[in-house]
Amino acid sequence: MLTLCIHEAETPLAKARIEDVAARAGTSPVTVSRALRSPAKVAPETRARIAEAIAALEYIPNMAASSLASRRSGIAAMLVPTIGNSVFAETVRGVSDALAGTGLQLLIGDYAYSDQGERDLMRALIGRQPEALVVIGVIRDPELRTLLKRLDVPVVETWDLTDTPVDSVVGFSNPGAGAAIATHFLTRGRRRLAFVGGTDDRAEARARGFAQAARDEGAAPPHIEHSQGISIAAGRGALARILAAAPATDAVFFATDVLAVGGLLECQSRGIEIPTQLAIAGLGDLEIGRELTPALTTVQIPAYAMGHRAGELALARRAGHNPGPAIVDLGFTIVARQSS
Amino acid sequence: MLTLCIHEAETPLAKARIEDVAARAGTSPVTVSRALRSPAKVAPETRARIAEAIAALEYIPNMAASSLASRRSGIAAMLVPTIGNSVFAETVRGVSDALAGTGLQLLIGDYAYSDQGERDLMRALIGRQPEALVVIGVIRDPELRTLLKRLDVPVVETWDLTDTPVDSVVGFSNPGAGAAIATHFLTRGRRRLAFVGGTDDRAEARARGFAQAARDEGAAPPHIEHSQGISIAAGRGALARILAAAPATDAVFFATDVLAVGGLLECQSRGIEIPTQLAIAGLGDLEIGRELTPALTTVQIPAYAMGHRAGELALARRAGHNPGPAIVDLGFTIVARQSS
DNA sequence: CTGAAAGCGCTTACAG
DNA sequence: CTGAAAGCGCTTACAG
Repeated sequence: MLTLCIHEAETPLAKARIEDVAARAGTSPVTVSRALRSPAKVAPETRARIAEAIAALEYIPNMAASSLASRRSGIAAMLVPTIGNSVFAETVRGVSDALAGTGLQLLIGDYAYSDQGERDLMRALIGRQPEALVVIGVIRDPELRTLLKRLDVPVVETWDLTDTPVDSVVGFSNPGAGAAIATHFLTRGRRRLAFVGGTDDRAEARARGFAQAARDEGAAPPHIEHSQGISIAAGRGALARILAAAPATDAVFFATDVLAVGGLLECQSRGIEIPTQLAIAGLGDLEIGRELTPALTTVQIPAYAMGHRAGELALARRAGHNPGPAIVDLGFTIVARQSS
Repeated sequence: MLTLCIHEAETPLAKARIEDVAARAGTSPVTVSRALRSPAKVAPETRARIAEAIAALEYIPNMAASSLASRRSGIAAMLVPTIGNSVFAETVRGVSDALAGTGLQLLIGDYAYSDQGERDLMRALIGRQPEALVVIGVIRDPELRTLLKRLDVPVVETWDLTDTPVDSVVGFSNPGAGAAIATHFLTRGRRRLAFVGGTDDRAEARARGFAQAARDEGAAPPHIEHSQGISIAAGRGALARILAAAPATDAVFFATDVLAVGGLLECQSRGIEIPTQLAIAGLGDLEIGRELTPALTTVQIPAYAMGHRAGELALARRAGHNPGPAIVDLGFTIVARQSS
């Protein structure tokens, strides 16, 4: 004997549309839409039937249609040079927290520190009609700048300062941080300074401030060494090159803590005493710098706060409280520890 | 005398639509759309006029409209527990590289290790009609599982293995990694094992494998210590608690290198000799673990490769080459260094 | 409190 | 190679 079992599908087979929900709830699409966006305007019983239908059909609104009709995408976009850097992750977290409860979905795009990638990513994101845009760093590309200015998107630049933001900027002074570390070194009797950093704008700004302060205080121009990427190994390599090219160096500022940790470890490998023979400082206040011995002197920057404030500014502009462009300097703090 | 200057606006004031481009190029919207999506089907001269108009008007297609009409969102979505962890960043990079040149935009959502956050984020992302979905970890939530199965989105789970993926999974065996480290310790004569990890599924799977292997090889059940979050400080704290609760411990496996680094540093602070008094191992092969002295024994996992392969699988399914669900085990490697 | 009509800005057949 | 028509799934006025 053969038993044939025919199962009724328990779950719907295709994606439910607002029309399907309306049909099941015995009402119209407009009312379903209202129940979702302004429930107070819908009668409780109707609302209940709609809720039942939504649950039964596992209805998820199509946001493409919603965006198109409402001209609100529900998206906030964030551009980061790399999500592989945990300090940027703090800024992302700040933005994310600021956006919580606003109904905006944060979309993160990583352009891998490439100028072309930044342009492409920005255009791709703009096509999604974001309601807010937060970027790490200042946007220099003139075309991108005019494009963004023309659109009515709130744009907040971070991690740096500029007199001419596209819209608003919330950051700290990178040259200022460099200068502060130079002064820190010089005050402690160091005279032969060196700088290690990558080639991005912010690292270069730190180098500039560092060199300027050295000049202002009558010290020799610092030796500038470019790192091959941002890694502990790159920091080690840069330190080795400095010792070869400028053996009299008595203090090194690394544009980032990751590099500085490499410098520190390279000194330990070579038996160079820190800070007696060589002083070292970094930037970012990474946990590992605090935990190593000797602990790393660093520039503490408001990574989380920049993101949070940037998110708030973008939201304020979006809400129409247009307070005009803002330039917010959140400052930085020199944390002197054992390495200097 | 008063001079009045009236400037003609050089750039368009509002967002250009496809219709505006068509008007300026003296053609129709359909043709502009075609020039953008399949240029070969448009006459070269027409194409040139359209290109001019697009540039002049700074036209960026509205992707909400495009998605709605074409039923292709151009979005690939990725869910990560936190972008603050640089090993996950490697997986993101793998996915991103696999997607390059496909026209898919990778959107990353961070749910901060919260179950509720994961559900909400997933629903929000699904509303965007992604054409591919890559998640870190295996999806356990039954509702989410049935929802995803019903939709026709390619879903790839990563960083773990399961016999019942929603769709495909590409990962490595977390219990296997735990077991391999237990064996590594036992082979080297260690007898009193301990484990430190967070409370996420993968850490628990590693603990399970670790304990099972200890049992299988006749050793005492390992002491299990939960860390308070994932940080160097948390690793230090956990090690301190182990020393208090199970002072005879001679080998500790930390679910993550960050924790293991904390353990290592705590031993150094306390003058505990590694590996003679205590052996330590981690997982993830973070750069800092390689660079410290003693260098950290670790489980190297294919973070980048998992992402890349997951991206490829999702793309293959999307292209219709439906090879059925795949379970891809990319394995892991024990890297024995000085700490064990 | 509810619904019919129009439209958001594109793309997909289809016809020429 | 090009275009007119219809429609994607929602929301926004507007009317009742």
